[in-house]
Amino acid sequence: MSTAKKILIADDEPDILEIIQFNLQQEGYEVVTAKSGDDAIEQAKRHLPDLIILDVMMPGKNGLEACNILRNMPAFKKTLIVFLTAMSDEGTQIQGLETGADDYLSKPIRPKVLLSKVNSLFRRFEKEDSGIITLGEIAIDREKYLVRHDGKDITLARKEFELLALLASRPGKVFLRNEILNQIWGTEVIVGDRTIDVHIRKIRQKLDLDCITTVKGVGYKFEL
Amino acid sequence: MSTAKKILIADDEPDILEIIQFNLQQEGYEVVTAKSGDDAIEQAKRHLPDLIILDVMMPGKNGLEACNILRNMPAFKKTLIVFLTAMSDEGTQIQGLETGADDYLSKPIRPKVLLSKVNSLFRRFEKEDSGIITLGEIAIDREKYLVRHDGKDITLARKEFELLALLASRPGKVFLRNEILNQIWGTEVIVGDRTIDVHIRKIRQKLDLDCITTVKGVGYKFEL
DNA sequence: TGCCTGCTTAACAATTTGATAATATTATAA
DNA sequence: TTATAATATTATCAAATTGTTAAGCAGGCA
Repeated sequence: MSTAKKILIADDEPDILEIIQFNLQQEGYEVVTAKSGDDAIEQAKRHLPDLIILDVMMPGKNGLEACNILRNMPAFKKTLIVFLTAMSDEGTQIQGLETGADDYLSKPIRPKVLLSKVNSLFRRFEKEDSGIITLGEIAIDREKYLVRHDGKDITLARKEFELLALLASRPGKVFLRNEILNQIWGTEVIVGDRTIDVHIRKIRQKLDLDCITTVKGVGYKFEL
Repeated sequence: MSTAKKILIADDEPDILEIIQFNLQQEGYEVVTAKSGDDAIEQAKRHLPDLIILDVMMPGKNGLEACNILRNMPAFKKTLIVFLTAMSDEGTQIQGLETGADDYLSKPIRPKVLLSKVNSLFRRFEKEDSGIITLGEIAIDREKYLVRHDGKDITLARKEFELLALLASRPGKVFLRNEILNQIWGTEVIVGDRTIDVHIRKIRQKLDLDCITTVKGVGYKFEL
């Protein structure tokens, strides 16, 4: 199932590239890298990523320039673009906003911060897309905190609901356990692995439909 | 969620114009811009926006003047108008209120603040829009602060009424506790969590109909 | 002033939820 | 096939959340 979100990272420092790549891959993202602004544009055109992380200072074209160019291409009008910057000065940030960045990450990078930011960016984006997810006989209504199945309204507890909503937000995609933990519990709270299982079980029980598939050694996915 | 809301922004600084425009467009709003007070009036007449954001200091006519002129035109009697101002002095704000502004935004602008303010403005507007809500055997009359249920008139205290009206303004939608606090008490007043419960209880008591459902860990919703 | 009403809070009860431990079961690789 | 790791299931308990009641306080009004 290659419904995984694709992320392009552009930075001229191989070390940073590798750290970010590793962490994002652990989380289940597909990662493409670039070593310069020009390279980033090249890779973006080829892979059409869902999110582009641009270092501001790079040889050749810098991040701001690359962003500008990308934003002027129809294909990247709505792509998430995030800057990676050591400078925390307002000037750069305003420049970034003008060119249409969606957020900032400041160096030095803390993997957990990076992950939670990336996750929340995607979440925010998806949330705004549509309030109700409908899949076959199941409808998940975020606003009403309700799941309808077969005409019946099913009430799930908060964690259960969030978990189901997460899985259903990308049907078919396998969510790694880490990914689930980060999205639902956040990076700060630490809970055991069995906890996820138990919640999954409760969901399966309440919806008597078998819509959550276990991928052993990997995670869970929502499927009709 | 059907048709995109139209927003007119008037500011003489292109940078600010662009930042706001970008962020609002990301949020799904349709955006029109103007570079002066006169331009704003011009664009307003042409596009009939749902919300007008006016910088107070602009060449030609300033924001206050523009607002005054607009408010005297029947088409803009009920349009939301917000001022953008670097000045936080009382004088300007009072002037603004006299000319009929609905709210203020102060520079420098933080995109997130802008967005949440704009969103909440529209929410408030929608809420106040409808005079009488009728749902099944319940009728809620905003003007008379009256609730009719089963032919009987029920008098609720102000807070009780506002709370019920808020919940009923979007039947089924779960209102988070924070949302309720913001809408009814505003962002400045701080009251304890039990306060909401107590009001909810009184409403449930007075209307002996069971129409408010608790969604534990989330909030409350109105349901028949 | 003194009474009434509405709003908020404190205190405690009742309820629900979420996490974990313990155990059973299943899938997978050797 | 068996050993092993991963997941499912179940029961239990602590923590979080809400319900309820009563009391205090402020403002309006006769």
